[in-house]
Amino acid sequence: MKKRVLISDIAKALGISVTTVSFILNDKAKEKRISDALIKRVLDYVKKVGYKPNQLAKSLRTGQTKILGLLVEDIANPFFSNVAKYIEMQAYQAGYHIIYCSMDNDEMKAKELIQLFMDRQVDGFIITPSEGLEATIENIKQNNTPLVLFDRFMPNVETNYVVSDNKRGAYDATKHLLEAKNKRVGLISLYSNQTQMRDRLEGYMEAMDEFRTQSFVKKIDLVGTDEESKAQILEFVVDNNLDAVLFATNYLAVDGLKALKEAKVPLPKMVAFDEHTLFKLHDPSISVISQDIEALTKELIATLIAEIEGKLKEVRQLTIPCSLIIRESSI
Amino acid sequence: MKKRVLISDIAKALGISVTTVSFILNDKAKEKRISDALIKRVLDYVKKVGYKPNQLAKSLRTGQTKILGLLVEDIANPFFSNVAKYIEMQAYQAGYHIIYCSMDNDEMKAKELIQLFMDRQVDGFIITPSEGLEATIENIKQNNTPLVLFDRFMPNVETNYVVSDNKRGAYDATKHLLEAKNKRVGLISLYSNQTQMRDRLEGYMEAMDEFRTQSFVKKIDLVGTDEESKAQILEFVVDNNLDAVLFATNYLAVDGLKALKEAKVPLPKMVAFDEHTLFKLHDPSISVISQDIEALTKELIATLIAEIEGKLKEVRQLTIPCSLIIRESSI
DNA sequence: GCAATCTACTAAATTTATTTAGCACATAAT
DNA sequence: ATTATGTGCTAAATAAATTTAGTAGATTGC
Repeated sequence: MKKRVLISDIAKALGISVTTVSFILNDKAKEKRISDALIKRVLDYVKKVGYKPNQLAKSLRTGQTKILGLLVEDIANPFFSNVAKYIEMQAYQAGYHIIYCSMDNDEMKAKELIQLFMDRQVDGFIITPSEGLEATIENIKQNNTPLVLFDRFMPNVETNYVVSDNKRGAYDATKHLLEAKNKRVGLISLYSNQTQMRDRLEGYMEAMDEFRTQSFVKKIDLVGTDEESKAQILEFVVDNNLDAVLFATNYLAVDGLKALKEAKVPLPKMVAFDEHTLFKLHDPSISVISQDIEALTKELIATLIAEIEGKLKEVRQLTIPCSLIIRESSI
Repeated sequence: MKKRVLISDIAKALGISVTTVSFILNDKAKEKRISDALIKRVLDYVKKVGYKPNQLAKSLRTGQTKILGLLVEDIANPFFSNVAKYIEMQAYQAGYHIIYCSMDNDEMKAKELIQLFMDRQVDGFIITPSEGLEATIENIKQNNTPLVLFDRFMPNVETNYVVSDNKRGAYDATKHLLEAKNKRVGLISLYSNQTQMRDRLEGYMEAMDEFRTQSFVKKIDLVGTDEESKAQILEFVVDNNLDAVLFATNYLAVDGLKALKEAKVPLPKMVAFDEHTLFKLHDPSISVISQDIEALTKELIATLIAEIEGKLKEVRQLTIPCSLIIRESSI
């Protein structure tokens, strides 16, 4: 195991001070009027011995870790794992790394993890906030730690966020189902006050109202088992004799498909929120409201890094359009 | 923004030295014969002011970052995102955090990322090694950085690894297909020398040989497009008039299902490696060889942490059984 | 001719912890 | 009476960088 090269080794080898080497390596050479000859000599030597500054020492001194904390509901959910992939790619481009964790809708765990990440002095947070986290988010703000909310936001906390246009997405999907002459169109959502769920409900309602049609809304318990969820969806669809259903999340749609398949009930027309590998392949293939993960994550990282670098003058709150992808299940 | 409490603030407030506080906080009080009364006084005060040591300073001094580097093929693949979830949970229990990235079968990117993680002084690596990484892995070993390979290993590099019993899994699945009187049973795998692929081929071959049956093996190019992959699978299945197919990965199976669906070719009997949300719901539901992700990740983290803490006396190489889950597609 | 400014650097402080070496006093052993 | 050991703590070194404040000599201004 060969010893790491230190900045002091370089200074000693070239007969100059550590300070000078540091200035040159941190692009302060011009400002400090260091001669071009010396700059070249240092840079060449640094390349030759392959010197890399110790990130820990650098972070301790500057207070910047170049690490971002990613807290999502569940990293195993295909939507979030896709997000995680793109976020990592975008962050890497900008010289940042990601530490992540799943919060599993567990308020205590979420609080603890945010605190742990703060103790680790992450440069910024990317969070899909679950309910009850207002105070914790407020705490991050108080601490002046840069922060972007994602997928949903908190109306009572003024923060950056990047979300999809859920209302428009739900409106378009519902309208699409109504225009196809479906009479009884239901919405299956969650008992959740999160903004994305409220917006999806609003979009559904707006389309239903426009068509002067009775609405059917069933909410499912977030904390219930898959079996409970399936039973409730089945009952809702069958008892109301629905022609079409809009599912507010991909896993609700998956539960619905399972329940209807097991009960051998013919599938109503349907559209689901968020892609899922299953949907393209299912028979019939499932229409979806697809979020533009690449655009979302790009804006997300750009916003976060702008705030970290102090280039963000005011709170940035972005809404990215989503697109309705029509497949067999809705025609 | 209130100022962080430092260890020196505590020492000052209690009129003792920083050293003493450090000893007490790092469980060296007994060894250093510090009086019980003082221990209590310090601990109480620390709790009262909510002091948390600065991780960066601690890491700089001790050389331990309590961060593990996770490098997988593709974090968006449901198998790996599930792995990522369990790994994070297990690591969190042990006081570690995870930084991750996807290597996307890109040798250059992988090397660069491993170097970056080394520069960040991660305490250990969890890697699903792609081909051409022998030298890099060897380099990690030279550096004495703890390391566990996962999902596949490198026969020419003596390292810890935790993998599934791929050979047995493939053998069981193939035997199952043969016992169901399928005559022409094919294997669709990848052009890859990775051990998991070789073992799956071996398991298939062993069962085929046992039944004295001709084998049909098609390998797909790792770097090809989805469309190429689909075309080749379709051709292989149709031209050979196969009764049954074993797919060596979940995404090959997904490609196969897409290809056959689009071509309106009736589905042969099939089994796929690795779970996928799609498989339970597909019509027919797809039989799989399921890897025990919880057991794999548990052993993985236990091994890595044992090595980090110097408790591992010799290389640990584990093979975890997988289980054949029979669904509609194979009966 | 002397102060002011510029040039090209450097010594020392700083960041926040852990760890080594050792001090001063008390008691026990020879 | 002297040496050895134990007790309870601390000063200073250390980890590896960045940053502040400043210096010695050269040049310019009036």
